[in-house]
Amino acid sequence: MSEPVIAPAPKDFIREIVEEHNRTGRFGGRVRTRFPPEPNGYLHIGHAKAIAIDFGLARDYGGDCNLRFDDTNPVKEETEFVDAIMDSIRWLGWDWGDRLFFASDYFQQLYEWAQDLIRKGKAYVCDLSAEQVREYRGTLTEPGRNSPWRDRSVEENLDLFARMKAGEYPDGTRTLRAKIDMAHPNFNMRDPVMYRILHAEHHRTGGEWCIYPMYDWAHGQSDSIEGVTHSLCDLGYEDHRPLYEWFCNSLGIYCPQQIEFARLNVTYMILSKRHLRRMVQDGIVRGWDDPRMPTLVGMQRRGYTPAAINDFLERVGVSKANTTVDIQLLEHCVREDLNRRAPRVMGVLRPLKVVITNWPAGEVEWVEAVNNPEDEAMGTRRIPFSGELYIERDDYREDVPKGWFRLGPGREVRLKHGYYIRCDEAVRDAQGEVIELRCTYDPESGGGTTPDGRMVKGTLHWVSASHAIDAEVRLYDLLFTKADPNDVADGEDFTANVNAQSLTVLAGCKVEPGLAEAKGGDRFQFLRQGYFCLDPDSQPGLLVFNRTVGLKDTWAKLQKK
RNA sequence: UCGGGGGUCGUUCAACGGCAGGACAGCAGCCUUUGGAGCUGCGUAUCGGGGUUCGAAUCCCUGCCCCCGAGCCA
Repeated sequence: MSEPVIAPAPKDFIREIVEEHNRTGRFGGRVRTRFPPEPNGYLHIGHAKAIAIDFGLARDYGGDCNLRFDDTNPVKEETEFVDAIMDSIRWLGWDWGDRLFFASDYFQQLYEWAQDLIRKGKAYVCDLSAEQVREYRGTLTEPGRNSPWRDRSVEENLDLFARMKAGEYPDGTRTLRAKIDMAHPNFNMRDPVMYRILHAEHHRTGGEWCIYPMYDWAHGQSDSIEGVTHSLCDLGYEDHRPLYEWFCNSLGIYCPQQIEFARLNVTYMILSKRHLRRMVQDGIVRGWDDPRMPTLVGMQRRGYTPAAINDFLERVGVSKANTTVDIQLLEHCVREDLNRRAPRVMGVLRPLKVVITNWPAGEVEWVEAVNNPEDEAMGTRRIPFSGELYIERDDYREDVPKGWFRLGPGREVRLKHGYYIRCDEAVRDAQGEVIELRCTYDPESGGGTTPDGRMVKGTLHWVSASHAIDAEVRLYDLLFTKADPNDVADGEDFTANVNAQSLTVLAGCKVEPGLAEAKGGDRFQFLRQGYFCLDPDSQPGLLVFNRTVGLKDTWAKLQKK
């Protein structure tokens, strides 16, 4: 697979099963998986887990993984989503080669197979309304009743089914159903609907069809056609496995092995396409790629890397237990990755001017600064030091509490990569607000120390006033819900539980001149403040602050509430 | 109530009849030319009750708890 290189995943229960199959020769040692998204939204980190499992398994066992869009419900699906999904999978580092498929490619085959089932007396056209079907289905404890249309002749069924396809009937008036067992304890086996009538434009087949296959009637057969060996899906499909197998076996076609695993849940994170779509539709966020969104495109804009996400997924592991992972694990992975690879730069969010009174007038010294103290290979950069600088407003206090090592009246600090400065005087405006600090520097403190071995405990970041570029910094908090994401209900209550408003724009920030040459999407670590990402879609100088990753204790505080 | 699936530190994943371990979180300390980093240290977790066994998280019986399932969604 393409970079980043992802190490083989540790053994999990799925791999045990695959190895057992390899030992017994069930699939002749072959492994073929598939990732089958419905193109009705953007991918989020929950999908990334399925992707890592599907593609990772194939890679580690010398097989391959197909990308197949499960596009059997035209009213929800769009080409925009198809493209976005492919982009996100590639971004994560996976490659499906030339094995791109669509369930809609199989509509004709599925139709013919349905006719086979009718001829075998295993499917029938049912005239019951949706409501009636529900009534006939029975309940958890009571068996269902047979549809009055269950025993039509093969000829009549074939004829009616052909007319359904021909568009002779309105939506919802008839269905094709599998004839299984209305008393089966598993609802999926109580004569499930195979086709519904839907006069709708499909994003790929247009108006060619007016009957569309249901998930159960399409999925297993699609897997079978593609020669999939292991069809991995989430726990929600456990009850569907008997039907999956019933269809393949009734058709007499090759039957893959369906294996279910637990989907990913993360504390505070909304991982439901239905809810995320609503966030977008209602304008609560700016789009699927809003940095607050838990979508992969959103995380990409936040500055999360594929490597960090894949690392997270690997640490989460795979099991059948229904669990919720602490969001702090994700953020640890992102922080660890970014700390290693993000170049450091300096910038001040709320500038306070510093004038160095003994600095030679008009002189500029270009000092050398390491880009990443943990990785020499990242090199150095030259940054301008001059007689007028900006420091962080928070780095100066009149009342210096115990343990305060930063600037205060008469205090001396080190400027990162620069010199020691001592604060001589604070200039105030009419309101008494400090607007400027007048300081003196020690010319002998260039290397960060002085010949007399004087110790300063504080080190501040800064930028040269005349060289700094203006930046707008946007502070985003990850979209989160205070409620258990699984309890988030539909309706008004939902948005009330979401912190979607947490976008803060800080104008007038000053950053190092070198940032102007950076490309959108580049990640930086601002000293002390955390991680920033140049917004790929905006003008240079616009920075997205990855607040939850930069501020480690955000979630910890939340948890204490 | 019927069917399916789960139950191991706070969280998550291991251990597959042989000393219950890792990661994250947390706590304590150290360190630092800012890194919310790093280093060091800290652990009474096998749902309960029986049974088999020299030995059980693991096998058997039994009870309890949790999740999913009654779309012409996927």
